[in-house]
Formats: sequence, C-alpha cells, structure tokens
Amino acid sequence: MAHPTVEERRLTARGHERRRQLMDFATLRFAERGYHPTSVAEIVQGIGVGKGVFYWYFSSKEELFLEILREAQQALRRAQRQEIGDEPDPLRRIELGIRSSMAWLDEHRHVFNLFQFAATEERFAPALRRGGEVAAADAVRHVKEGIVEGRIRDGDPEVLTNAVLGVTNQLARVFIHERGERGADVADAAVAFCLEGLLAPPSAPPQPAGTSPRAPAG
Amino acid sequence: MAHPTVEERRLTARGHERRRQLMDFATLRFAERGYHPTSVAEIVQGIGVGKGVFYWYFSSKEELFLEILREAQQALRRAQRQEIGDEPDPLRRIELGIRSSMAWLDEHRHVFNLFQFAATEERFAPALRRGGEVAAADAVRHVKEGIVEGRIRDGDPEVLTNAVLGVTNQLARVFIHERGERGADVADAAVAFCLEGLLAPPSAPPQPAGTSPRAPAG
DNA sequence: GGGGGACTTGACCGGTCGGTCAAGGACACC
DNA sequence: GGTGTCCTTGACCGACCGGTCAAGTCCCCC
Repeated sequence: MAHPTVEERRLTARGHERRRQLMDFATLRFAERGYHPTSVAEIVQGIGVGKGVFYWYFSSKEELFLEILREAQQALRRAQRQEIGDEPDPLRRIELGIRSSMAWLDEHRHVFNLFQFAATEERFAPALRRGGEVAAADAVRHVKEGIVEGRIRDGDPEVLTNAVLGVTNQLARVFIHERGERGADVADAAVAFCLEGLLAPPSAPPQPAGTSPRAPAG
Repeated sequence: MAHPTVEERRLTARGHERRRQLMDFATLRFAERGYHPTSVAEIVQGIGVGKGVFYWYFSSKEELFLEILREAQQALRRAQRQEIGDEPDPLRRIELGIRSSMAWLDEHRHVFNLFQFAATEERFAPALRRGGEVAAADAVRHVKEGIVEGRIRDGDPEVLTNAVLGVTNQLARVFIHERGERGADVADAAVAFCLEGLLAPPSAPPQPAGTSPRAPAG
C-alpha cells in the first residue's frame, strides 16, 4: 500500500505543529463563520499551505470537526476535574464546577458556537451528546450527594443538574461570548442564582411598595 | 416587467396554502437534518412539486429560513403574552412566561434546533438576537418590578432574567426535545428551580448524614 | 371562447465544494 | 550520491447546489 491511513500515520514534531495549526485556525473559522460556510480551501489558504496538507492530517472535513469537538470537551472536563480536586463538600463541588466552566469558556470563547452548531446537525449531535452526558453524570452525582446530606432541596437530580447547566451556559453565552464580560464576575452571578434562585430571603418580609429596593444599609 | 418581485406578489388562497406547505416541510427538514444539508431540491421533492414553485414563493433559501425564524419567534412571543395577560404579580408573570414557553416548545419541538443553529451563523445570528432581545426585555421588566417590590432578591435584572431563560431552554431541550417528556411537568421543575434555587430551605436545619433524604411524612 | 394572471414544470447553468493524486521537495541516515 | 520517509503542492475531478427561465397549465371572469 502506498500510504498508511491518516489515523495510523506517525507524525514528527513538525507534523504535530502543522496539525495544531490547522485545528486552531479551523476552530476559529468554524466559530466565526459556521461549519458549512467555511471551506477546506479557505482553511488551507488561511495558513498558507496547499490543499494536500489538509488531507495529510485529516481524512475529511467532518473528521476534523469531530476531532475539534472531542478535544474541546476533553479540555473543559479536565479543567473542571482539576478545579474540583478532592473537595468533599458536594455544594462546593458544584460551585467549583460552575466557576471552572466559566473560566474555561472565558478563554476559548470561540468553541461556544461549535458546541451549539454540533447539536443541530444529525452527524455531530451524537458525538456532542455522548461527551455532554458523561460530564453531566459527574454533576448529577454531586447533586445526589447534596440531597442525601439535606443540603440541597429534594427533587430529581437530573433536572436540578440540567438547570444548573442551563444557567451556566446561558450566562456564559450572553455575558461572556456576546458582551465580553469577565468570566469570574459572571460565575459569581451564576453561583448565586443556582444556590438561591430568584426569591428574596424570607427573613426579610415583603416590604410595602415604594420602599428602597436596594440593600438597605450599604 | 414580466414578474413582480416575490415580496409584492399577491397570493390566492391556494397560493397561501402552498407557501404554508413549503414552510412547514422545510422547517421539519431543517430541524432534522440541518439547514445546509437540506437542499432546495429535497424540499420541493418532499412535497412533490417542481423547483420553480419554491422560487415563486421565496426569493432564496436564506429568505425562507429567516421567514421561518421570524414566524416562530412571533408565535412564541404571542403565546407568552396571551398566557400572561394582565396578571399584576410580577413573580406570577415570570412563572406564566416559563410555563407558556414550555408549552409552546412542547408543541413545536422541531423549531428548537432552528434557533440553536441560527445563533451559530453570521447571517442569521443578528435576526435571532433582535427577536430574542425584544422578548428578553419584557422579562427584564418583570424582574425589575419584582426587585422593587422586594419579592425578588437584589441583583442585576438582566442576569437574573438570563438565568431564568437558561433554565427554561436547557430543561426544554433535554427533557422535552431529547427525552420527549411532557411540557407541563418540565415547567413545574423549571419554575421551582428558578424561584428557590438549589438550596434546601433553611427552616429545615442540615441533617446529620444518613437520615432519610425524601419527604419525611409522605 | 378568449384573455390574463396565478401558478407549475424541469432542463439547464455557473459556480463551488470536498476530495484525489502524480509529482516534487526537505531532510536524515547510510 | 542513493534511498526512504515525511511532508507539500496545486491542477484536477465528479458531484451537487442554489438559482433561472422559457414554456406550459389551470382557472376565473368577462
């Protein structure tokens, strides 16, 4: 056989570098312009190489996208694990999960669109879901523990977990991705909402309309 | 001029029917297979007409998509307005907003992917955002009122609103769109989470580990 | 019946896209 | 200088796609 399969090709250091270069550039383009509108020709032109280079490192455009997806999910998950460490408190683990996700999405803003797009196309949705479910399973465990300990109110752990994920995603998308705010600040808000919800604490009885709406004592 | 522009064409009843047929079928296909992988040829074949029919009713595939998007946003918003009516209580308005969104997304499951996809492509994102911001602005008003009345805890109204939207979207996507559960049930969970958050009510002091995690008295 | 506008057909076109491949470096090691 | 492996080139290909249009058909109204 003339050539080995792309998958079983042994790359030199220079080869790995090119591969990285292709993946990074493609990620940017996919995120900015979308997967389909970004052609292979555009990608190779962007880093100034011939088309053959692309197909030396990836067997298809689709495979490249799946690879990018896989790597991003892995990295996000790794960031979470590292931040959570061996924290024993389940509530605190959830908080750390939110904060690390926000931080990671803050640096890597561009991958947001990729996740979002992947969910909308038959070919990519399964891969995205597989990764997402694995990550969600971790969080569900923390929630379950929290319920058992009586720290988290009773309810379906999967529902609660997804609610937390929803808050995190939406706040990240709107305030980090669209408005460019700092991840740490957004994380504070997300944590507060997830823990306390909307309601004002019952210790402060409902005030008659017209009183100062802000914190009373500065 | 031989033909009027598509936009200024006067349609008979039969014409409106065809237009509906095209939009409905295209919506399904776009949702199932994605916008780009769905060709115009596929759409017209699906309803058994020639290609010219498509371009009699729409000036381009892109315009069709934008039209579908616009209509869906309008319908969702209308459903919300109708449900909320003139309810005076801001918290209840938020709740009704969540419930009506869930109900609408329950019947129209397919449009979910369209919104998601639209956000990932340059050409469609602005249109999506415009519609989304208008709808969000309503919700922000309710939250602000709730804060003023002391019913909602202090915080940036936009953040709180987006958190609620995030919960709604995520729960709708996972439990309605992916798992096919009933909208009403999912709405209950979403409302509960948004109001109360994760934490167990402080009235019940943290129990020593090992006690019954479920409601104590059935 | 005939005139005209609403609608339909489907072959056709230009262009682009993902992917191939024969050929040719670059570099290492003998 | 020869040999082999890793890498690169870019013209080329077949397929498909969005969009056009000349030629109809249908049907209502005079």
